[in-house]
Amino acid sequence: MADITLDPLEPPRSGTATRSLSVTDRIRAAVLSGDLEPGARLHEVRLSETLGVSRTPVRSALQSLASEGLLEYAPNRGYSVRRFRTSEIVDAYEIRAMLESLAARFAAERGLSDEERATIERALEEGDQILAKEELGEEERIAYGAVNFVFHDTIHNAARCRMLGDMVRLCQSVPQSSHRNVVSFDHMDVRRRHDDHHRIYDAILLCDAYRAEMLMREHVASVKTSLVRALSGRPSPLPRRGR
Amino acid sequence: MADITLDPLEPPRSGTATRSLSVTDRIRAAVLSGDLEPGARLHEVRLSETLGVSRTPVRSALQSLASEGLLEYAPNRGYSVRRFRTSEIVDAYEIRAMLESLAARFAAERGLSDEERATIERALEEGDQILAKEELGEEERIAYGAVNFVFHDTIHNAARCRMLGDMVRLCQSVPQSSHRNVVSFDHMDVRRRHDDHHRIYDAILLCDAYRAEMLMREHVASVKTSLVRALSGRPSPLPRRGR
DNA sequence: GAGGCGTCAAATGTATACATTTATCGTTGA
DNA sequence: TCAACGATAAATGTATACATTTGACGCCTC
Repeated sequence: MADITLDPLEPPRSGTATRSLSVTDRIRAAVLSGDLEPGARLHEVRLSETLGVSRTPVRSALQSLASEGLLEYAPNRGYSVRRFRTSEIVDAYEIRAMLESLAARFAAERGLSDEERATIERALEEGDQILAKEELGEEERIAYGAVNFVFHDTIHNAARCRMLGDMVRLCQSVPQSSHRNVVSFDHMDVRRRHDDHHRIYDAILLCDAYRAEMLMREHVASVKTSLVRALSGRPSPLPRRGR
Repeated sequence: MADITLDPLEPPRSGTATRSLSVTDRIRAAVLSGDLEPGARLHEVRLSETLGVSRTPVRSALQSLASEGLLEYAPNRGYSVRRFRTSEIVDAYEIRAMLESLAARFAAERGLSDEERATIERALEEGDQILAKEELGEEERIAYGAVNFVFHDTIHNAARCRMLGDMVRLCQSVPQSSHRNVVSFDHMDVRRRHDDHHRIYDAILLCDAYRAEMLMREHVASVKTSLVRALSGRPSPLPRRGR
């Protein structure tokens, strides 16, 4: 039985760092996309044969992914895909709310570079344009997902704190928790959150650290709320414009 | 030149998991204690000779420690001890303040087990006894450090959130940032923070999530403030009893 | 003399052989 | 019949040989 659906790794192109890193990226993608189901065992030999490399880079990759929290490891018993409870995914948003609000505060306290300001303003403008339409198609939702990512990522960098960035990344590397998933939420929710972006940027520009923190915290928490609502199947309880 | 001061690993006792894990612990301790200075290169062959194992477990250990953030890694160029700026250590306390305040909130929302209540009450009582004395000797400061650790660790567990626990551990595995270091601070600061512990526990018992969060945030932030004050060489600006 | 190129040594990256642990399955005994 | 023991196969853990990359040194050229 083939519980693994990975194609062999292409021969080492120059400029492709190391096999270990390539294999890591490959397996991570397979886990995050769901190709490798939760609980699935990851046999070193099988993976190495499938990917066309030796066990060494595979072991290295598995270890990396385990310390990212994506895999479980038991000594002498190998690695398996970590099973995330719904509560863990929701909690990850609570953690992100704390971390990203701190990032926003740091960004407000420490200031943005000219380039960061330009990047954010571009992201805000593009978001305005995308959301001007009444309904969003698949393409636009993907485009907005990218814009959303740029906004948050720029603020993480502006926090000038590597540990904070690393931790936010840990929060994001949880199945079903990727930034792209905001696209699957209610259109009005997306608009409200885009408004949040404008306000957060204002606060950071004005060096209003307290307000930046609070706005970002509420912003991420609202994503959590949308997620919980979506999971429980209930519609948005808030009034919608145009009724 | 011997930039490494590690004794050979004793022969594999049964029950000692794997060599990789032993080596990881050994090197981590050397880094955190300062035996391996920031910036020092960690040569695989030299380490394996020093520790009396092959390169394989050494490589595994280095990779683990790099993903913990203790080492730097550059492909094809090996590992070196990460250099932490003072600002990074201070920032780590800001992050901990956010994470631990969330942990306190979760603990208040989700409740403590009987055992956890007992553990915390014991820690509080022991702390009361230790701090009853006017001045603290070396022994008592170590003892209070242990009590302090138990208090915080129990709350992290009570948060019932593995990711949160992992991240707090990441914050703690920063040189000079260990819990034990609170012992080096002003005696009155320690007393005030022990009072904080009592109030935080009250809030958690009463399921007052908001208050638990705020108290814990301020509690950890005050450690940061003490650290900054100690680093800048200024004495405590607050009024002291008995003057 | 300065800059660039090529060689070489030493480090890391990879593959593979060997050691040890684990889990399964069959047998044996009560 | 069931439980416990033991053998066996397959997995992971470790060691080591080989491959590749890197950086330094020295030489040659301009």
